[in-house]
Amino acid sequence: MTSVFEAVPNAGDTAATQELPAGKRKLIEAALRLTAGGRGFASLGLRELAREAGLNPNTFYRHFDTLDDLAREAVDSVSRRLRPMLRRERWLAAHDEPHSVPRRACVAFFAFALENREAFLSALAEYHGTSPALREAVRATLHAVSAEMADDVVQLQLMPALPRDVVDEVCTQIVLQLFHLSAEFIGADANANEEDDDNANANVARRDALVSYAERFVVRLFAGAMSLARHEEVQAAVSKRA
Amino acid sequence: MTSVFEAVPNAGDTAATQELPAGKRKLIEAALRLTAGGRGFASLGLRELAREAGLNPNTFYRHFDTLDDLAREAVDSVSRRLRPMLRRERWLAAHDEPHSVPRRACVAFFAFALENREAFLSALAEYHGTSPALREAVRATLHAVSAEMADDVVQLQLMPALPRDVVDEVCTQIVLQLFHLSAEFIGADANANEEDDDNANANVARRDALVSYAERFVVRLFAGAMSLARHEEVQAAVSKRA
DNA sequence: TGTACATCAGTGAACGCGCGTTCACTGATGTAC
DNA sequence: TGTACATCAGTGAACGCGCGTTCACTGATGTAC
Repeated sequence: MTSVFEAVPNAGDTAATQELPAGKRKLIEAALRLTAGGRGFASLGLRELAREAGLNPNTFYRHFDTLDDLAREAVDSVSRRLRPMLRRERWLAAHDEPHSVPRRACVAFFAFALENREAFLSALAEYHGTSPALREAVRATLHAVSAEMADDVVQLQLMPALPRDVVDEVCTQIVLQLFHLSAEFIGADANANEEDDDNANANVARRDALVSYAERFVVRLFAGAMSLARHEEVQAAVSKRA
Repeated sequence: MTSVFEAVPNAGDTAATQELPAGKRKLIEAALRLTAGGRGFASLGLRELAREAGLNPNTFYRHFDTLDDLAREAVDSVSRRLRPMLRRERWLAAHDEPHSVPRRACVAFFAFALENREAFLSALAEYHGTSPALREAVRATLHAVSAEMADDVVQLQLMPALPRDVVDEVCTQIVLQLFHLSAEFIGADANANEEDDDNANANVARRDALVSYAERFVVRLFAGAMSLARHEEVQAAVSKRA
């Protein structure tokens, strides 16, 4: 279990935004801080952003034309920070027993979501949000994630009997489901007061239940794909013999 | 195919809200109208609501204490209107060939989503939204829907080999996935200008693709559950014999 | 059957406030000659 | 190497506006006696 968490590198890495002007960076970081609670970019105010960034309201206009501009740049910034981590992360590292791969993949995904709590909450809110640009950005990121997952499945020969397009589709469906479930995984400590052991235990239990739930989902989906592939093979053989 | 659409009764039914005071009803209807575009309840203003409802801003206070109050009542109102329709609807009507049941269920679900476009867009936006009360309301409705679907599956003996709890879980996972996919199904005509035949055809094609995609998901999930159940049976028999 | 009173939905004017936006200005950092 | 100028990030004051909220009022509909 620990190995999975170790696979997630330093989350505080802000190297990707370092070449920006100071004020611009401050504004983007302020936006990310304010939307972290799941508020949604649409509700942000220009003066509010400037206040949070410790700048004059007017400074906003030195860097952006509209609030949507800023939102787009903020998403880009997060995407730049997260994508390499997803790429580095070996969800499916299959050197152990292969039957535990789905569970470890789910654990890794949720751990990553928790590690990047703020980004995930924003992404979840924007997934069905108002701005088409932001929706597209989130969907593109999810698509990239599922494509990488499919690559891993093929590369590690976890499902050798399945054609590539089926693996792609199953991974897409898994990533979408895990993405939406991650809201509840993250939210499991939303109502936890500090130092409350009972609550903490309840949260651990809820998270375990969520992992198991997700694992059953993954296993079921791949088992179904395998079963259908076998079925089609048999049918093909039968019709060939006839 | 037509039979499925016929199963959806008159959508304009507002009987459930008729016993309310006129102003209260007007405000709730205004809220539903304003959030229909996927705006999210959080962004509504008191004066904006009153304007849309054709009332004095002050009248709001005659009926509600806070904007959250109104949002709660609005969700209740929609829920009261939709639930009976879902109950009446026989997604799984299995008198025809049973192999077409998944597809017809998906078509019926998406048709229902389109028929109640505004409610679905609001519900999707609130699913990961700011207000815990609204999130809970949406989740409770989804839970009720999947429970009814599971009832149908059991009652019509579509999956006799599966234990009840597995059917419940699979239905939950299906409803969640279909719910989130319905955003794209509805949104397929978002950028359609009027009288644009090419666009219209493209939308029909995209919707067909979505239905097929969802169908494969449903089939895969149930096939997986069946396959795993069979596997467990075999294992149990083996360990009993040993 | 009338009369007095309470309740209730709705009105209109006014308040203070934070908002987005504009204007004129400051210093610091290049950059051309 | 020095000087003049342009660019750029950031400041501070001011604007008009729509917001949520409050107050005093109206008229209609019960309701008690």
